[in-house]
Amino acid sequence: MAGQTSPAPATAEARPQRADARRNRERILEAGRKAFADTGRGVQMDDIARLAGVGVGTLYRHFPTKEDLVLALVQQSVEASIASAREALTREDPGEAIEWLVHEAAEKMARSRGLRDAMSGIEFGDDNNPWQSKDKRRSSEAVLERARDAGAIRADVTVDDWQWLMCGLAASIADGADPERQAEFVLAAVRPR
Amino acid sequence: MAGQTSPAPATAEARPQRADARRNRERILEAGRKAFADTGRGVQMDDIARLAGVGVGTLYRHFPTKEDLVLALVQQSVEASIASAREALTREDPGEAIEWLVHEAAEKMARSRGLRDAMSGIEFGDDNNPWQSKDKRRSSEAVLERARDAGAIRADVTVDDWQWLMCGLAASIADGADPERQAEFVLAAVRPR
Amino acid sequence: MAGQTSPAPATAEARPQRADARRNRERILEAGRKAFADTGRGVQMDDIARLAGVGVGTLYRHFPTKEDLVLALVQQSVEASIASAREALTREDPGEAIEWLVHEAAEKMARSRGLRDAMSGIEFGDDNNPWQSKDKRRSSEAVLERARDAGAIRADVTVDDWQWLMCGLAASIADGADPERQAEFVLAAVRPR
Amino acid sequence: MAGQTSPAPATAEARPQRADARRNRERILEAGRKAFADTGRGVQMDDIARLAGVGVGTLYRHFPTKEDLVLALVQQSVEASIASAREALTREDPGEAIEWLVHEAAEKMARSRGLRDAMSGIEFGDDNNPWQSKDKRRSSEAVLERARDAGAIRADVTVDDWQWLMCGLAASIADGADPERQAEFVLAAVRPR
DNA sequence: GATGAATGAGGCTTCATTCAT
DNA sequence: CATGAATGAAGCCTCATTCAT
Repeated sequence: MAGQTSPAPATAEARPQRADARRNRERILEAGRKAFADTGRGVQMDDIARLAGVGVGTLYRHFPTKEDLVLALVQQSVEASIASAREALTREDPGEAIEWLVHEAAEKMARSRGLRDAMSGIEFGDDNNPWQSKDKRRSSEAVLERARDAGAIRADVTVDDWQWLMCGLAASIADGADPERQAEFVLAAVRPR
Repeated sequence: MAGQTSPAPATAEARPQRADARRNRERILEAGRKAFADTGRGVQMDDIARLAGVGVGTLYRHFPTKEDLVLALVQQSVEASIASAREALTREDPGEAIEWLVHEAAEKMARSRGLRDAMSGIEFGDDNNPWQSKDKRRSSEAVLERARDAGAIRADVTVDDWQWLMCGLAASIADGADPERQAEFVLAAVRPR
Repeated sequence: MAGQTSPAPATAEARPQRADARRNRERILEAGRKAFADTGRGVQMDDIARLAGVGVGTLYRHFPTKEDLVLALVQQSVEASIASAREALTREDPGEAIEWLVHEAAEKMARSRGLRDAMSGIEFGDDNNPWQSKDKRRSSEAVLERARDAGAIRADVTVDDWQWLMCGLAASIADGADPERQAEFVLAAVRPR
Repeated sequence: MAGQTSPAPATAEARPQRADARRNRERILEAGRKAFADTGRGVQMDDIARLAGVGVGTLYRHFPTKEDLVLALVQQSVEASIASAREALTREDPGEAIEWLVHEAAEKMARSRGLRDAMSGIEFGDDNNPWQSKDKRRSSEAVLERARDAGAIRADVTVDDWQWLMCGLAASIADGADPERQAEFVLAAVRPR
């Protein structure tokens, strides 16, 4: 029963919102995802709002800052990635688990060049970088540990190493690399000997 | 003996400029390099001009557009990278050569935010992306080929693979990874077996 | 009964704006009118904005381009001129009507440098020159026709002749001529015999 | 023997220049004429210089200011117009003389939209407006007087009237009016009765 | 709460004029 | 003297964010 997401989202206000407010938030996030993917970090808030079918004012009510929106977007990715890790843990073979995880990640990244694009511009203080959140690190660590123990990857590969490999993977895919192949390189990089 | 580049800079038209003009151009490029390294793609033209100790007008005389300047800057990086490749070729051991090359590249990336931006950023139509110039590709190919032939790297590693690995390297370093260690992962990724 | 224009302003799209937005638009136009009258085509957007008591952004929301604003302003002049023509038509005596019209025009020109600029300046592709709009030409024609029929002016005076006489009138007034007297010359030029 | 041009040009320095300097001056004036005609008041000094085949520096040596250049250009027109007036005076018939003069002027104007364009933008203080120079006024007056005395034009037409009629003529022609026809209107405007 | 109009600091670029070569 | 590189004030416009409706 590992890793249940806490009921209150870490960053946003904990108060239970009205139904339409929550729906708006979703629509904005979705629009943001799409807009970033299409246009890159240059998207304008107005465009995102229009895409979401709300006024800018509404957008700003949910995300007081462009950076806040990006942060939320990243957080979503992180959460998805945590979920993937959890799913990986359900596999029998620790080696297979990690292979699946990398390919899964690569595939997701292939769909969201804009997100990575946005990330590379934003300077999260080391503290609230979602990729460095406790949950994220813990979930990665779980998969890594199993793989290390099983000898599927080198013993010296740390969580940090892993995160940065993922970061690099994202970048190359964003630039047009073939997800499958780049994923293979990552795996090769961490395989023993 | 592939990958020789003509000694004359490919960047600018060869018109013989006045001495001071040429010097200013150099100063601007240097300032641009520095500003670009510190601030990334977001640099402001006025700042570069001030840093170079010239008026904006002068800057614009040499580079009619911000994009032109950025392009020239990137081109310089590319040329430096080509030079590194050439230097790598002077080493006896092909394996050592490629190791040196990766570490050298990582170090440079660590020093320049602009370089990182440029390597992972896109912004260039696939056509005039300096990183995809013939010269650049040829020089990478030369090093790779020797390494492949010597069995220092896998036989199936293409230039494209290589460029994307470098791109990923840049991204992870941009995000704070240790250049040395990430370089090692890249090497591990391409090593045989 | 030629030359009727719909009461709705031909200038802007008919979207029903918020009250304050409409008011701002009016204020901007008024400020533009004034600034244009004083300074001519050289007006600066910032000045107009300040004069209107709004931010530049607002100005640009209403008129995405300086040229757009100028065009709208000119269009207003044209409309005023059409209105004058309509008023002229209400006079009993066709000769008196045209006399009144010329003097009226001269007076307006004397008051607005921008109007003078616009009338003699070109800047508009022949197609969307508001002075050559159907409405404008039709309204002039109506007055001219009546005058021709009544023998108040020569039978061979065309609308084009008329427009150009007005253009010349504007120029001379711009250069300092006495509006009244120049108007008289125009009338003398078209009178029979 | 009226109206001989003083040997020293009114505005420029009276010192006899080196032959090449004088030639440069001529070339600049010619280029200016052409450039203004083609591009209107927006021409850039650099362009004029290039067209003249000299450096900007040279241009500025001859005309310290863009306005100075325009002034010189206008002055040339004025001088040509004075010459025309002188030629008109050689005709037997005073009425024919003035007719010829107007048509001649109209034709010249037809060729130089840009010049008029430039004029309308420049605010010569009433003092150094070349069109109001003594020579110019005197030469116009000579033709007018003869015409008045002969009853070819109305007795009340003053030099000022005349100048402004010419100004209007220029404007309408600049805007595309047919020179011949507009000239006729001017003549009609001043003819007795 | 939602909307979209308003704001204005700040960015890029132009061009008349100056000045070192 | 000629040249054309350098200058920088000033202009137009963008876009994240605020606030009246």
